[in-house]
Amino acid sequence: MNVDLIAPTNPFTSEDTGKAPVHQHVYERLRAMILFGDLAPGQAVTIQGLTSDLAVGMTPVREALRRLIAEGALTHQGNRRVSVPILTAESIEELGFMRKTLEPELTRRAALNMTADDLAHLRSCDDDLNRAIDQGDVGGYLTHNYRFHAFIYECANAAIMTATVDRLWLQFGPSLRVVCGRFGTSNLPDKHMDLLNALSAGDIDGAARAMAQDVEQGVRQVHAALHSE
Amino acid sequence: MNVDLIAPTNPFTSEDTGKAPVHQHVYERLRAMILFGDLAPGQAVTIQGLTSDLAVGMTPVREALRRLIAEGALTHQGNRRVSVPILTAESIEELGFMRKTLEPELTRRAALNMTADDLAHLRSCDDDLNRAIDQGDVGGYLTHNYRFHAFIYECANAAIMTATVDRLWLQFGPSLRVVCGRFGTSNLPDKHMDLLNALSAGDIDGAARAMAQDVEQGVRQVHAALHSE
DNA sequence: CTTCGCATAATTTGATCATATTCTGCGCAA
DNA sequence: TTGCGCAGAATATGATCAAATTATGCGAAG
Repeated sequence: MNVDLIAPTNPFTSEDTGKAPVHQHVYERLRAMILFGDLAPGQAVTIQGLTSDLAVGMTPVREALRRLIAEGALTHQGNRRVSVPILTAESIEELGFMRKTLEPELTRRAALNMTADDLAHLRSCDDDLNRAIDQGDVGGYLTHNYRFHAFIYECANAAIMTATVDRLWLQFGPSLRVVCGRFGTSNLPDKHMDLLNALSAGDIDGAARAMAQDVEQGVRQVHAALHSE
Repeated sequence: MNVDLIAPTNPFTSEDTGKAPVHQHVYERLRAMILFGDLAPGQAVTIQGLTSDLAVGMTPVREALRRLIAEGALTHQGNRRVSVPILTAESIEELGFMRKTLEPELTRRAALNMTADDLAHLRSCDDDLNRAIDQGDVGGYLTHNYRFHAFIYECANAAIMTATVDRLWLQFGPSLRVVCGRFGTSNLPDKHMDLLNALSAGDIDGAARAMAQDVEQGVRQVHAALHSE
C-alpha cells in the first residue's frame, strides 16, 4: 500500500503509533520499499536521511536498518555506508537454488492445509495480479505477485521456512523491479494457472512442480536481464 | 549470567577498541553464547542486564539484539520480552529439512574448490573435535563441530547460502547443548570420517551423501532428546 | 595565465551515550 | 477477587564525539 512520505506531523498519525513500536513501522515501510522496488539496487540509504524523511528519532531507524541488513535486504557497503545490494550472477544463482528448493516444498505443505476459502482468496489474488499485468502496472504486479506467493506459504504453517523464503524475496525484490522496468509487464508469464488447477485438484506433486517452474522462470528472467547489458 | 569481559583466546583483544564497532562486538559475543549453548532455551535476555554486564551503552545492545532476533537466534517473547527460543517438534522438522537440503549442496560446491591445504585444515578440525569428544568436553565439541562444518561451507564460495545455513545453526545451537548436557559426548557419532574420505577421493556425490547423513543424525538426535521427556 | 594536484578545512554521516517517557507486570490493599 | 499504584524495563529523543567524504584553496607546472 502507498503511504504518504510527506506530512509527518499529521495529528492523525499519532493514533497508529499508539499500538506498534516506531522501529517496526520504519522497518515495514522500508521493507515494502525494497520488496516492491521503490529502492533501486546500489542506492544508498542514510540514517539521518531517514530520520528527517520519516520524522522519527535515529534509534528506531538504526534498529530497522540493522534488522534489514541481517535479513540481507541491505548491505554494509564498505565503510559505514548502507545500500541496496547489487546482485551478482552468482548471488542470483544461489538465491535461485534455494528458492527452487524451498518454495515447492512450502507449496506441497500448503496444499495439505488449504481450504476452499483459501483457494478462493488465492484466485482473487491472481485476478488482481493479472489485472495489474494487463494495465502495465509494475508496482501492482510486484505487490500482487508477492501476495500470491506469500499467501500460499502462509498456508504451509511452517514459520521458519516461510521466514527464510521471505528473506530470499527481499533480496530478489530490487532486481525484479529493474527487470520489469526494462521489459514492462507484458512478458511476464507465470505458472499460477497450473498451480491453481493443481491445488484445486488436490494434486500435491503437480502444485509443487508448477511452483518450481514459476520460480525457475522468474530466476531465469532476472538472470538474463541483468546479464544482457 | 556469567560473562567474562576478558577473552584470553581472542586475538583481537589488543587492538579491537579502535577498529570494530561496539555493537558488533556485542553481537559476536551473544552469538557465540547462543551457538555454543551458554544460553539455555527459554532463558530471558534483558537489555539492561547486558548493558551492565558488558559495560556498554544500550544502543549497541539494542542493535545486536535486533540483529539476532532477525536471524532467529532470539525471539520476541510476547510483549517487550526477549528470550532464547524453545524449539517445537515442528520447528526442528523445518530446520532439519532445510539443513538436509542446503548443507549437502554446500558440501558439493565446496568439494569443487577444496585444495590440499583446505583438506589438511579440515582434518585438524576433526582431530580437535574428536579430542573434545574423548574428553567429554561439551563446549569444545560444539565449538569444533561448528568450525568443521563452517569451514566446509566457507570453501563453497556461496555467501548467501552460507549465511542462511548459519542462521539455521544459530537456531539449533541452544537445543544441541541441551542434548549434549543430557547425554554427554559419548553418544555423538558423526559421518566426518566418511566425509573426509570422500572429499580426499574427489567423490562429490559421496561427500554430499555423508553430509546429508551427518545432518540427519544430528537432527534425529535433537528431535529424540527433546521428545523423550 | 590557466590548469592540475595535493593538502587542509568543512560538512555530512555514523556511533555511542545519557536521559526522558511509556508501558508492563507485580504486589498490596480493600 | 479486583482495582490501584509502584517499580522496573523497554522505547524513543537529542546531544556529543569520531570518522569519512567532499569541498576549497594554494602552489607549481605547462
